[in-house]
Amino acid sequence: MAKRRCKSKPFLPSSDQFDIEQFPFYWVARVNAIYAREMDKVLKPLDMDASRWRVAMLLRVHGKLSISELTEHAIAKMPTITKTVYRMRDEGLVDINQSEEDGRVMIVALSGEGYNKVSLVRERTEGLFESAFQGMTDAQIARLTKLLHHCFDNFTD
Amino acid sequence: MAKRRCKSKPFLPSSDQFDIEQFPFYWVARVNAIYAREMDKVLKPLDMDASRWRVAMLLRVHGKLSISELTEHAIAKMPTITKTVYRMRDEGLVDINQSEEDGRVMIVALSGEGYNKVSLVRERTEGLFESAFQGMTDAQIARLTKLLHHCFDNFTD
DNA sequence: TTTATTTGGTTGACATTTCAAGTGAATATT
DNA sequence: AATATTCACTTGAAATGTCAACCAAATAAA
Repeated sequence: MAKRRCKSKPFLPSSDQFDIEQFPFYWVARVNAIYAREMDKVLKPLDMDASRWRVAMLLRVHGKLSISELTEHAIAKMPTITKTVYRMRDEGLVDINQSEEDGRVMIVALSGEGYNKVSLVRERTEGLFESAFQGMTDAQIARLTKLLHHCFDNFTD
Repeated sequence: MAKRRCKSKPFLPSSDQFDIEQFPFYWVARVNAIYAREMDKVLKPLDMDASRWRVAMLLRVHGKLSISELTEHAIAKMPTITKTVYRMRDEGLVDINQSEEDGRVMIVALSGEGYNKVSLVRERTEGLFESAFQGMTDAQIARLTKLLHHCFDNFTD
């Protein structure tokens, strides 16, 4: 059998057999976009949007976070988070306080209202996830997470 | 053995054992964001950005596309695509012509310059993908794609 | 201690996205 | 044929994101 001159990697954009349908990041972008679109439908009637929701969810999970911690978790730019967070404060969703240990850092936390809003969003999105994972076993979902996690780490290490 | 009252689904936000680290969409968003960030580093020196690149790549793969076809492929809003595409025309990356069959539709195609730009971006991003898939077998990459694809279909069907 | 550097955050100008409203071409209805 | 509806797209205003420049607190260096 002849030795193949060029490895067949249709998932690599530089390959001459490149097939975008087999390119993981194409699907990451598409799944992310369509997920965001569906979330938005739920969020908008609650006076929320994707940016606010990401911040709120992170605060719900981690408790208090500084602006730069939020920036890291959300993989966003600092000015974006700063502005989102102050918007959310003006809307009563979060409280912002200067750290006592370090005068530079601003600590953000969910307000009571913000906390309730998160609960509300959770309720209203329950069905969305039911259908999003239709036909996938728990093991497959776990595998998906694991593969994405791995891929993410490849960017950060 | 006692029957469990509530199934343990830590990947569902509504579950009381919810763990964001096991939530696929959290990782989809993170991978997408960090991928976009890395792409941007390559794109910016070439006077490109993520939006232009998405359009260019879709045109490269599909040939001519109408504005609304681009909108579907990119999972974007029509005004976004319209504006991006006219910006790209002003920059000489694409040509835009009215369809002859249907006077409403505008057909977009890569220009020669646009085509060259795509090739250039491909070259410069080669290394990025090498590292992005480090430690993953071809089978794992294919599985990742398949799982994302499945998940995507759950939103559209 | 003074000075320089780094870190965390903010701001304003500018680019982009989004929504809502509008245009005109094609299609369906009467 | 006249009218209404849908479709494909465009546009202007408002919201958001991004870059670059900036400030002030903390840390390091001299």
